Amino acid sequence: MSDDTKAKSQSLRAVDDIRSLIFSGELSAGSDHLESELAERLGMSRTPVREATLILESQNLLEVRPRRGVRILALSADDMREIYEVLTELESLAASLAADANYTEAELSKLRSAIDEMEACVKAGDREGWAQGDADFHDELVHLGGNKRIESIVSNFNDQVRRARAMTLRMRPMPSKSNEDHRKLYEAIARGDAKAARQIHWAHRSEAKDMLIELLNQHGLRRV
Amino acid sequence: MSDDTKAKSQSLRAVDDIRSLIFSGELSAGSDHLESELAERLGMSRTPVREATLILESQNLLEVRPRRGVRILALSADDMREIYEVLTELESLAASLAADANYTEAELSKLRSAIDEMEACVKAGDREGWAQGDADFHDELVHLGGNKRIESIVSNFNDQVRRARAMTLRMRPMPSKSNEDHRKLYEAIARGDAKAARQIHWAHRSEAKDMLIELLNQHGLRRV
DNA sequence: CAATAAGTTAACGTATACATTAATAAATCC
DNA sequence: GGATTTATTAATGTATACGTTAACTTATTG
Repeated sequence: MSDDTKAKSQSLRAVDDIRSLIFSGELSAGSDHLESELAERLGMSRTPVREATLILESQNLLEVRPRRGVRILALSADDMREIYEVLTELESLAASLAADANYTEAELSKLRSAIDEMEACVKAGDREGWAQGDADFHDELVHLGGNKRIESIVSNFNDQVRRARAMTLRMRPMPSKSNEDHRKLYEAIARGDAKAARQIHWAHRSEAKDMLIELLNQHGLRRV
Repeated sequence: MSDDTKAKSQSLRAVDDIRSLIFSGELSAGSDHLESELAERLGMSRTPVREATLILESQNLLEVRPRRGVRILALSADDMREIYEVLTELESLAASLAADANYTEAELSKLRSAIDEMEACVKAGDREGWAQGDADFHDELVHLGGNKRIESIVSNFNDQVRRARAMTLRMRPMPSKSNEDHRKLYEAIARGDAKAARQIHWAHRSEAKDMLIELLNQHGLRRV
């Protein structure tokens, strides 16, 4: 998926593998796992597994609990609020920065195609496809903001809420209004209106945040 | 400074020690250091040193470069811009959240005392003291925001710009206007005016950012 | 029977050994 | 002499060994 030629170190493979196991739910939220268990599972010694867990701990995907194994982190509603507050704020800043950058239409093509894709998926009732388009749109938006630190924080936080988002994807109504927001945001960026871009995206994200938390509450999901 | 009773692991000691060495400049920005060198310096084997470097790498304080040792990260003007963009944004959000929280005067006492201290230090011409008060003020502000993720990001980014801030502290004029901003922000938070709190802090931080970058440029500090 | 103490287990933290391989130096070739 | 190949070095990545000690069991006591 990532590289063929250059052999990755076991530690990095462990990071990737454990991440995948977390995202797929094979290591479920809240569960505990011993270093030796993970080492055996991944076919390597404890050393690279330990290194991987340290990295993943600093990414807030798990918690190293001496003698009790690593615990896969579960998010509370309050955690979701915190994460979405930050995501909302930083993505809005990125939108504002992107508008200030005065990109050409050509440079904004990825943004447009993501919007088009989402629109097609909404019509076709393809939730998974829409989610992919939405992710692409947000990634590209943040990228256009031109601040690598924002990219990195947003990417990390998105990792953390991945499971929750996947769950709510099936529970939420088809995101039809969402695309209007995206188009309006695109327009604002294209005409270099930073203030508008920021406001539009802020409102967009705030709604998404409220819906997510509402859905989790409705379905009694205390921790995900 | 942190704990007497419970013996910390060597790895955590290594994290603390290396951080100190970086902040003090003993490990200067841009310099390279082998694992074995650090291990000997800290009086431990490579294992805990390796673990520490992984943690510090994910905190963006250094970079692990296989076979060339760890490199202490130096920040460019662009890095500073990125960091301050994020700090400005997240601290402003924290200010807004703090205003929304409707704290009592009592709960805002730390904020007030930090302001008082800064004022006293400005009068006395005590730069170091002022910087401490400023740090306290910002820490408390972010804390009042009630979002642990913001606290953690802000704390990490502050670590990263610590050296640069220390350098410019001696070069900048005495921060007299700064305190007006702080008082105005305090007022806004006290009366629960989130919008104003956000704006005041945003402007305050933006000025600080511009001054810092300007100072670094003036003094020809390409990387710090 | 509850509470405490002693004993056992095993997970971790750390040191160490060692194979691998990038980086450097030396040697060779046009 | 410059470029390329070969040899050397040494820093790393990983496995493993092992002492320490928290967590768990069992035994003991009031």
